Amino acid sequence: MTKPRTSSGLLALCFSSLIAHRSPMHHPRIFRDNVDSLRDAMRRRRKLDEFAPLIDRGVALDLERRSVIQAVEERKAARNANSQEVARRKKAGEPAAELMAAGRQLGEEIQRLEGELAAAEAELNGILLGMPNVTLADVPAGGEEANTVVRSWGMPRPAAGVKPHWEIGEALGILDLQRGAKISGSGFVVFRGLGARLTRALMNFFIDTHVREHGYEETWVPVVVNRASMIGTSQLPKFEEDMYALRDEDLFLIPTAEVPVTNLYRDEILDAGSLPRGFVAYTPCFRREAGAAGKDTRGLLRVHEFDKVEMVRYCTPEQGDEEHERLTRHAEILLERLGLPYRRVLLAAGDTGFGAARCYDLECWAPGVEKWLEVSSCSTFTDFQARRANIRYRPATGDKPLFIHTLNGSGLAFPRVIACLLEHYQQPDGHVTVPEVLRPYLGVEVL
RNA sequence: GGACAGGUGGCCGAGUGGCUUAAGGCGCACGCCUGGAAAGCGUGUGGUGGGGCAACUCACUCGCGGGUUCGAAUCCCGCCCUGUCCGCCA
Repeated sequence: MTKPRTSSGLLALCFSSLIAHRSPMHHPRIFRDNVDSLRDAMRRRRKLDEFAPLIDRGVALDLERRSVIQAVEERKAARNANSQEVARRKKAGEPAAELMAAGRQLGEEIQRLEGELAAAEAELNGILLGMPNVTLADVPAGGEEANTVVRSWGMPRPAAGVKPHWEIGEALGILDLQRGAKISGSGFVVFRGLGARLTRALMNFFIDTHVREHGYEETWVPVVVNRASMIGTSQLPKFEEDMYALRDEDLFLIPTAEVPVTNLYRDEILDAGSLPRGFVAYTPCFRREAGAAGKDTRGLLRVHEFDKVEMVRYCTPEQGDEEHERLTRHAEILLERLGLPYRRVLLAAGDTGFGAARCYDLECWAPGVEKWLEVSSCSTFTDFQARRANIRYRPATGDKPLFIHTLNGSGLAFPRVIACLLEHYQQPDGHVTVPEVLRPYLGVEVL
């Protein structure tokens, strides 16, 4: 049996179980077998300075862990044999006092060694959980400046005479930023009238397209999730300050439907025949945007709560690359149907999200603010999330289970799409033409 | 939130301190039988980690985590989840 080895399969980030439950952890083999490729991966992300000491520490911890495991298991085997003998003697009416004392001694040693083991594994797990995924070979090394536009579609509308979406929206009475701020705070938006109906229209158009034409299973999932789910998709432990959390329980508001949907099959083993498969979900998304104070604060560009339709795909390692392309096309098609000019950007390693191995951003032209707005982010996580969430598949009956690959992409995020629609389809009189595909959903041709 | 009752291997289901290193059944895989199939018979049947790194072997795994004990699926404590009833409620 040949185990598929993608570049991230190498990154044996293997902590799934530490997340919430029982078994100590899987195998930090990365620190045994592929330290060099791990260092190289961090270098490509421009993160080597940060992670080099942790990698060194991980190597030492892995050695320590294994030696303690051997010591513990040796004593456990001895204890098991000892207990068997105690049982035998008692049954035979022979004295067993000294064996019971020996067993007590072994028990104390086991307890001490297990303490050491737990400490080493906790530190090791912490390091592994905090280490980003290894990007794939075709991802350019470097930071944002190395991002690459790989394709584009449509003619960006010239900016001349186009108002920004917040002016259009408020003038049409479909957007109420003032009252959003009043009832919740800045970064919260109220849509009214046709604006509210536009949100509903986008939700239906997006989901209908993915379900009817792209073969996704429609899901409707909780927007409040537990810690294990947040670790599974790698929002935690590293980005806790970006998340909205409930005060009285260890629960979080989701920053994306990726979290509940990807975690659907956490701790399960799937049939190979069920792969690839896709799930789509509409949810609101909640982001504190803690590190983004002051950036893009106007209008709909960056808000704390927004709506999004998300696509999630499961597949085998072999299917990963083609599934990434497929997923990205599913998002692009929506923009083409909406008639919004966009470009696909392959993010450089340093700009690629923590858990992603390759990420395409889809950016839509907004002539009113004269910016390319990120309306979708389509990523493959290779087996990174699957390891954390312990989602596996069995290639064939009798085979050992392997980790699946997970992918996800927005299809699409509403506020920036709405901004682009308002600006791109703006008419001289301030009204906005509704694209054909939305008319059946909206019931009007002009906003 | 309160009171009961439960959580055992892919599924059902025994099992209240040591020949259970989880009985039995179903399912599944392979084999026998058959012209072929069913039935029948036989064999096997998970996951994780450690060592060899192949055969094999050791440890862990009966919701999760602690505790008692030479020894825990079995006893004790805490937590989670499920079911039923009550309360509350969109």
